[in-house]
Amino acid sequence: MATFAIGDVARRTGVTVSTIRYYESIGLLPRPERTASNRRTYGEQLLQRLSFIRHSRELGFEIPAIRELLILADSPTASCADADSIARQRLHEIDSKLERLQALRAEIQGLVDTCSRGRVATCRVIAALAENSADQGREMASADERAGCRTDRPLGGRPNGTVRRKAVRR
Amino acid sequence: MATFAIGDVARRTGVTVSTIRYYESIGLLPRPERTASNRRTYGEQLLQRLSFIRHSRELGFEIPAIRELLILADSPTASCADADSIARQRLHEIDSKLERLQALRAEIQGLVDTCSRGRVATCRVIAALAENSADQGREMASADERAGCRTDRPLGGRPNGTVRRKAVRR
DNA sequence: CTTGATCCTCTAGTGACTATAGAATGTAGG
DNA sequence: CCTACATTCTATAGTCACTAGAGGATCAAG
Repeated sequence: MATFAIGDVARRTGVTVSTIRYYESIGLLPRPERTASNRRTYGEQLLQRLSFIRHSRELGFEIPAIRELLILADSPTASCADADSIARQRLHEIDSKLERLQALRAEIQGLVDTCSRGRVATCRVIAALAENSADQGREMASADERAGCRTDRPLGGRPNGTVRRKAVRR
Repeated sequence: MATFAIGDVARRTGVTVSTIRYYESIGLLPRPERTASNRRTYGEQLLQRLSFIRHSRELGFEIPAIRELLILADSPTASCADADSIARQRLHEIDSKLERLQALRAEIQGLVDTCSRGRVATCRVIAALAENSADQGREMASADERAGCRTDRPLGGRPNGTVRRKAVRR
């Protein structure tokens, strides 16, 4: 039975070292054994748990949901129905997300199609973005929220550019 | 020509008062006129600009992209090609997002379908989440990032629950 | 024995907001 | 006119899920 340093685990799972430590800090991963010099050592079991977490994140599960799943996974006598219902719920979220995205796609495609490449004054891309928001806007901002339609970042996303200016202009 | 208080604007556009002020603070909205008592007053034009921003956010544009679009929109003599290319780029992102989501959907659907509602020990939902991550994991975490495949929250999302404990357990 | 990679902890930063405190101002009813 | 309540103001801190960096210790290879 091999043991791994945190860097090995990172390479093997595709999760960064920082993220592994972060997961440990929020209690999603147990605190691992340490070497005499205080370095973390992981066994096969933790590799699996981390894979579980990573895969779940990839599938769009949020940390609280993963926490639930892990608790279930840790208690093999529990019913599977709970895990199933969590997955089902996620499925609904995905469907609603897909719908929104598809509508969105159609809309942008339409914009691009009709763009005449002329001046902005007549550009449909900008015109279409300016209109048709106020009409259905009224209450929708939080309707999304109510529908549980949360989108999430895909894992390790951070574009890294665009430094923030503190406003001030104009 | 009517003018609106910030609350009216919020109601009319579906953007919260806080968010409007936030947009102003990052320079996405211009600083509006103020009343004698220092309250913001907005005109029709700002309503439009905010609708533009909100609709763009709904379509998944990130703030830097919207900033670009707004600059274009503000200079009607500029070429439309830039706006078009921004929209096109976004289209690619959407397509990749759609693909991922569809794959994801299929995967979760598979899990749910085969769940036998027995004990967790034999539950496929948990088993499937544990496996099949380490194999394709190796480098993929940042591959997503390279593909420019950023997902984003839908507007005003914040689930508000689950208080953070500072780890410590186990 | 040095060099460079890896590891440690801790703190602060990211994007796009949201929430709260504490104060001032506006509006309606009595 | 007074009171009550709503709205607004600024400023600061918190959210999620991480990521980045400082400043130091330890490891493995040459």
